[in-house]
Amino acid sequence: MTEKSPDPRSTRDRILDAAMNIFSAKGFHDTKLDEIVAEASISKGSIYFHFPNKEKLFISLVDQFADVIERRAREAIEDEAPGMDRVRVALEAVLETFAKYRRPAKLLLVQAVGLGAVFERKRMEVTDRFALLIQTYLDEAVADGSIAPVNTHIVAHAWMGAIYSVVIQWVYTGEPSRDEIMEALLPLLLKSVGYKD
Amino acid sequence: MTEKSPDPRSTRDRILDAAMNIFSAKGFHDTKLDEIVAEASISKGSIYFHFPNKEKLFISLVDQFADVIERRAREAIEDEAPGMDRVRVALEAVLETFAKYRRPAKLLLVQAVGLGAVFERKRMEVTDRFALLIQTYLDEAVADGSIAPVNTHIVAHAWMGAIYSVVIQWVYTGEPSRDEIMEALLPLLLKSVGYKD
DNA sequence: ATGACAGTACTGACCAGTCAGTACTAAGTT
DNA sequence: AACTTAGTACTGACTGGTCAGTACTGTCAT
Repeated sequence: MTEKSPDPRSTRDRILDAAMNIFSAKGFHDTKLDEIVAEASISKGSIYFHFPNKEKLFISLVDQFADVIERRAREAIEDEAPGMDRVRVALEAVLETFAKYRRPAKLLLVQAVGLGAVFERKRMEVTDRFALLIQTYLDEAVADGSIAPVNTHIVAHAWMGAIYSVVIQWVYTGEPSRDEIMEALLPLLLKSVGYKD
Repeated sequence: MTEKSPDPRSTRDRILDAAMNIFSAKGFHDTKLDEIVAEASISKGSIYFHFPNKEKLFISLVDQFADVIERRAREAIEDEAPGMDRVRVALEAVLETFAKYRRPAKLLLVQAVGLGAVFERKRMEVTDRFALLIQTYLDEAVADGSIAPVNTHIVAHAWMGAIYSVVIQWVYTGEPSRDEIMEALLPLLLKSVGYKD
């Protein structure tokens, strides 16, 4: 027997979708569970059947999107040989992913920041995960001579910040466009470590 | 007759100091006004005598520090001729200021993010202010030929993000050190626009 | 008829914000 | 010099709205 409900998605997915919409728009504290209930056309009890509390629901969304980004980056590089080309395609993949998912981007880059101590650990965890990924590929590129030696730890964090900041700007204003970002930001990052494309 | 009170600072300053300490450590929502009351050894009513509400108290602190940063940057460049040297000394001044004021840095870069719509405008305002400052000097540098033409708008935001991200990392972990940041981040940013020092 | 889920009415902890009152200083008034 | 009046700075017990979380009931597949 298939669904009879007008919305064929599972209740859990409906909750996640609605939560993403509202959390990303209004932030964690300004989002009421009753709003998610209304948006998802489910019941409040359902939320507590599928998630232990509001906080864990929010963190599920953060984790979900962080996984998507990392997976896309890893998929993108798997056909590339080690070196600076890997770094370039990974950056492209990450930027594409942010561009494709505007609301999750806002959730991760804006709404997941500045919520007290509980969320700080999660944010650090995600940040470190990405930074380490970048750093690994940069170290490869240094090792095989694609670029000159640099402090890859600092470069990784600086790049992340640069990407975050430009993406946030785009999330809010729609400017600069996806193409402008690709044309300006990518060369900027690559040039910052002395790589000529 | 001099002060008899054990703490000669004005009540308003005591509130601001205590609020800075607690807001920067715990964030806006996890800070209770009663904690600020205890830390500052004043009464709750006093807060409402000097500030209209919790939100405005928080924003006062953000504004205060944003002003300090902008002032230091402007003071630093005033003796420099237009061109890339201005950009360099302004960056140095900003990094020095963040390094000197760790708690305000955390307040501005972490705790002021992701609080609902009311604070978003303020954050955008501060961000745009800094980005425009950077952009202006970059445009000067392009105009006088210190660097090749680039999309200065994107560069400005990317630089800000890079600085923010590295400073946040330093605020949390104490690493990389002030000196490492100066030695690695500054050249990175300058190289990203093709400037050789 | 039983267990897995969905739906809803309700509770109570929490905390920003209030306000009647105190303390002190200073300037007028007789 | 004794008194009123006014203004400013501050106090802290209290209140009332909010909302995450809960207790309970309903439904349906097997």
